Amino acid sequence: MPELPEVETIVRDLKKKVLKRAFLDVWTDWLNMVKKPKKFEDFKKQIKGKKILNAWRRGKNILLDLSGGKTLLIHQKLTGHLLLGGWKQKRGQWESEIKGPLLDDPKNRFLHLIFWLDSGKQLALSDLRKFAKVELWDKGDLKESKEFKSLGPEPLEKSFTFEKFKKVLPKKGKIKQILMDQAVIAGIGNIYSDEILWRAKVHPFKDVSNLGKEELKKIYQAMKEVLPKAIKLGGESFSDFRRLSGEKGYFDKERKVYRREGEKCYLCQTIVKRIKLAGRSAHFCPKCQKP
DNA sequence: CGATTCCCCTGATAGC
DNA sequence: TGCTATCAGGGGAATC
Repeated sequence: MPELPEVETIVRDLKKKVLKRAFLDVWTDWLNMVKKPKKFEDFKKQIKGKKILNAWRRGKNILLDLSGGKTLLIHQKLTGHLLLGGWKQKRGQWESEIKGPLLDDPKNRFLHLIFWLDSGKQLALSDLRKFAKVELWDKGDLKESKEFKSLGPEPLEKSFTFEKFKKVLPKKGKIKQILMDQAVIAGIGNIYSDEILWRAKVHPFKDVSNLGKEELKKIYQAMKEVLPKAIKLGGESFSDFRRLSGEKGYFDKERKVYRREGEKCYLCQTIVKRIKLAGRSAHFCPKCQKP
């Protein structure tokens, strides 16, 4: 499940591998993947020949600035991830041209969108659930777009101080839900909200109006600590996420509660609980994180 | 207007 | 064995 650290990992990989490359062609077997422009033929026409000038991230969005003033937006949603490799089509099946484990991994096999680059490589989007979205924007329009303007601040920016954090928080609401709200802070999802709250020793259901300054400070510090650590480790390793090379990240070393239901808390040995919250799972230690 | 539900998808798993 | 029901989950739209 790509969140800020996973998207940042992919963007850094892209910066190393595809800058200054041009798109020769693009293929899909899932017309709904590209949402803008609506007709895939139009998308293909507009993307052909464009050069990748820059790669950046905003929240959980991957952005590629292209020649001609366009920006390609890719949101991986739950199970999408970009892969760089070489493939060819044989009897309707995609087969790897390169040796290696890239396509041996079942999570890498759901290729629904493939860009041919002038480097001789293919940039492919694998997405089991088909929730990912791809959009081609005029750069200016994107910055003015409703979706972009409604995104909250980037938690890792230096300007995101503790004062700013307190200021953007709503007056009420469950803290986990608030941390995952992209309009409040951009980039945090289910994994990292659980991990942040465990480190801060705050119950995920606790209302923000009942949080003291010390608790808020701990949440802020945990956020500033966990996210960079996860980036350093190349993202999570237990879900569908893979980096550009097809490899997993190593966040498992640091994972404390997410998907650890029924296992022991690393601090107090209490059994980690999972509770549903607005259709999402919240994992927490009932002893360390009191309501 | 804020909060909740639905919907987009399909592999994995449980139940019969 | 094989079928069907349930679930996961980001985010936007529809609905309460």
